[in-house]
Amino acid sequence: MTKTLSHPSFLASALLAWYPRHHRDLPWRHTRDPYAIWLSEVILQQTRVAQGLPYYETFLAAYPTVQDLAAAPEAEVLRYWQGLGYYSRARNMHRTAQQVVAEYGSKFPDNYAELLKLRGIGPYTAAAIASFAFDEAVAVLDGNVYRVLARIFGLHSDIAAPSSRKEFQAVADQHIPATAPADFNQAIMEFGAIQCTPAKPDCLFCPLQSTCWAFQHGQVALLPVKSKAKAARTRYFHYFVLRHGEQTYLRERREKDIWQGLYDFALAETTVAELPPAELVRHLDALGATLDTSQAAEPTAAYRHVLSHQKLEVRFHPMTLAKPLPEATLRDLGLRAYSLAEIETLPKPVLIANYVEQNR
DNA sequence: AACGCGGGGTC
DNA sequence: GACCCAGCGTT
Repeated sequence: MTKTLSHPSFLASALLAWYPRHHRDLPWRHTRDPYAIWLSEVILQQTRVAQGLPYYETFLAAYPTVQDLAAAPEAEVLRYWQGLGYYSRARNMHRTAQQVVAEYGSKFPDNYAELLKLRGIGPYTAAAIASFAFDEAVAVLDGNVYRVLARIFGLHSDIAAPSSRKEFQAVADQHIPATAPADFNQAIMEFGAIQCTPAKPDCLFCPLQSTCWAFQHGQVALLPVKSKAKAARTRYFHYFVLRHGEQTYLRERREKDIWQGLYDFALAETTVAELPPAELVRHLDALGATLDTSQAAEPTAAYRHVLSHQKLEVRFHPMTLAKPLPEATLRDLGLRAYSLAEIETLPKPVLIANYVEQNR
């Protein structure tokens, strides 16, 4: 036996032995194409494998290369992303694809430092692409890694605090082997996702049981330490679903708010649940809407739509117009009349997509 | 350093 | 309900 100068990390040894026997067979683990790996990593930011997997397949089929993505219209890219949430991920990918084509000759940067410069690629994604596609020995740090390291080494720093990053990154860097950085990164995340789970981790059959600080000290359920997010605020939305003939009016959301780049209806937001009749009249007046008064305009019951940071209580007011909205309204509010077939192709929040689906 | 940004699954 | 998820950009 050759005696090495530095002993392989007990953590790396255990994870690299565990990984081949337990990992899931996922499509992005069969490619070295940095574009495909990039797509998978962006989809999986804050998103579970089960939710992201079908999007990965569909997106890659629609845009097989970075050139295909760069050449696509943004609304179409967002339409493929519809339902995944955090839509800035898709907008940033689109812009970065165009930058890679224009400034990098369509060839993806091949190292951590250069990847980190790209929009939408932060420390986690840069490390993932650099290791998986180019075998660079830079340790990924995501929610799973935080959890595994906190338990194994008994790290009590608040993982929600940005200042904790350096501490955890240093530990990860200390254990990633230069000989198998990609496998180590895959293994530690997969281990966190399957074995060392947030609730009810499988400690009984854990290969690291004897060396795990949290297990040895009976503190598995107490780690990692994570401060609570602040409570979600409640917002009240009143959508005017204005229809004229076979056309319905929608607009692109351009303001700095949720669902940027997606389409919805004319919107009034209130600070209380109900929209008073006088307010309704005022809004319709501002829209220049001439109603077909033979059509009753009863709002729907409230839809509750829960985001991680907002609770939406939404009512739809379907109305039939006697004549089209004035040009000035369309210009000022960005509204446009669309057929049902066109609406289907627009990127929409899940809430809007569900409403359209149920009312056509 | 704090905040804003989706949606779905699990318990 | 509460919690979590293969984070990032802005302020």
